[in-house]
Amino acid sequence: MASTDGDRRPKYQRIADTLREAIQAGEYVPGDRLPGENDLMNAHRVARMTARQALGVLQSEGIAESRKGAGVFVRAFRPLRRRGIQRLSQQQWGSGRSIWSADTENRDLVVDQVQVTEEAAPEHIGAVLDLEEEGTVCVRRRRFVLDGKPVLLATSYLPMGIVAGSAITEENTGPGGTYARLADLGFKPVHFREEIRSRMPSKDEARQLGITAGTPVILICRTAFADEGRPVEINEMTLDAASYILEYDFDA
Amino acid sequence: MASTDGDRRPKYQRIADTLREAIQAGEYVPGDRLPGENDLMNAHRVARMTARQALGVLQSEGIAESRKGAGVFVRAFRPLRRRGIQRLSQQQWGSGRSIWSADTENRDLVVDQVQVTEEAAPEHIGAVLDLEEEGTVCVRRRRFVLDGKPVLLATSYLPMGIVAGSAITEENTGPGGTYARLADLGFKPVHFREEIRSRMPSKDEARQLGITAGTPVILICRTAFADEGRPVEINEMTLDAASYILEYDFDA
DNA sequence: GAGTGGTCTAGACCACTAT
DNA sequence: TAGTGGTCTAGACCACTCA
Repeated sequence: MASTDGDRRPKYQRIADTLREAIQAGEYVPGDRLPGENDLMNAHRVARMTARQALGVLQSEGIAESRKGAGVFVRAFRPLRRRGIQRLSQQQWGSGRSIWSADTENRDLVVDQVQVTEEAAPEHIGAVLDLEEEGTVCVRRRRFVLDGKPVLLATSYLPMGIVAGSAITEENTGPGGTYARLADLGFKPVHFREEIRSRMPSKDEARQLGITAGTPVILICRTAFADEGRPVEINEMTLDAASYILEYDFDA
Repeated sequence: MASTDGDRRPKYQRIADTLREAIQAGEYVPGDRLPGENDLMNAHRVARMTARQALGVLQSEGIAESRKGAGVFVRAFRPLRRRGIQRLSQQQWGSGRSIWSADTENRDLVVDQVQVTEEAAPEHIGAVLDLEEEGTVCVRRRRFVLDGKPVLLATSYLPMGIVAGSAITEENTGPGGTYARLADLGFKPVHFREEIRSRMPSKDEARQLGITAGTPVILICRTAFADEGRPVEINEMTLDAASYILEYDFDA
């Protein structure tokens, strides 16, 4: 009998390992309900907090997610593919298409919330955009929803000195979107820089994206440059990491 | 007196919020020790598990990290900048420099472990690389260390049919690295694709990278293509997300 | 050796979900 | 309404760190 085993790892880790292996072996598939706290207490003769800790391990690994009052379930991973470079090529926004449509791959990514305001530039924004004195910025905040689930928050900053009076200050920027309007204004973006990092979400980000424990966010900060290296837009994006794969294609 | 407040948020959340605000207000700076479990029990009149939960919130957010027997400390974030496109331009590896050296920005990023083997190709690798029948791959596994801390695991797969007998199968690939050797062999990489995602680390990844709770990993899968779109290398990288900012610069 | 975080027990009450 | 996860208490012992 191996019941009095000499394993020196914590009980909750052993329980978590058992469940993880069962998931990886296909005994539970995405969407399945895992044994609950009560099940684990009985099966492994442990206290509630210990069973709870075991389930917490899987949640913090992003393998499982709990639904209050219902149970703990195996998570699915079905991401979007976001092509970082092709999506910003001339053909895309030069020909009347909104750049975001390239994201969807026939899935239903739509704008959920839009808010356009004029604000004083945050310090880190003003330091990059060349603002005239009294420089305010046009701030476009949008949330994107995929299949009913929020997956992307985007906040775009543009110098008011450039975009005042244009459709960029409207909720609907018209065919080709913001970049086509910038081109109309003589500030056609010709170069982009995207900076990417990842971390755990703040409470506010988790709320807005409906993120469960164990899921990081990806942050993309894109700067668009017009001729002569003039920065004309900064777009700060927050992505649910479980919903995205980013792709960059380029030549040597 | 506000001691019997009507706040309906969990105690541990309120305690965590208090600490988080103190950190953001600069009362604690990176490296500082936060109040411990005992301190919080006394200060907020709660049980150990509740104080513990509060500290757990900050750790899972990546704001703090615990050191056994020592305390809970505010974390620092001092990332490397990895330039995804410039680093692979001709000048870099065409002129005798190892591409990784562009990563460092005067910081000390060095290879810590190298392992070169010949193996049967994993299924997802063989499906992308054009392997001859009996196709094995040269597998180069490396770990990179920054200031004594591991930050990057890289596993590179190359078709044995191409690289057999070359310096690519040695630990030291010579000036210009793997890509210069591929060029010598007539398979100069001319196009790259990098796919990026992020998730929480597996236990093994966390161990190899020395990752603490609350830190995701970034996964980069790079495919290098020679002429006629022939894939000649797949490099799967696992990055400590707290150590990296990725950058992609490109024209419209 | 004093203090710290890590694990664990055995209870309890609550809000929520599903039926 | 029965079952679920979420929160919380009041203890306990351990391994570890640091002075």
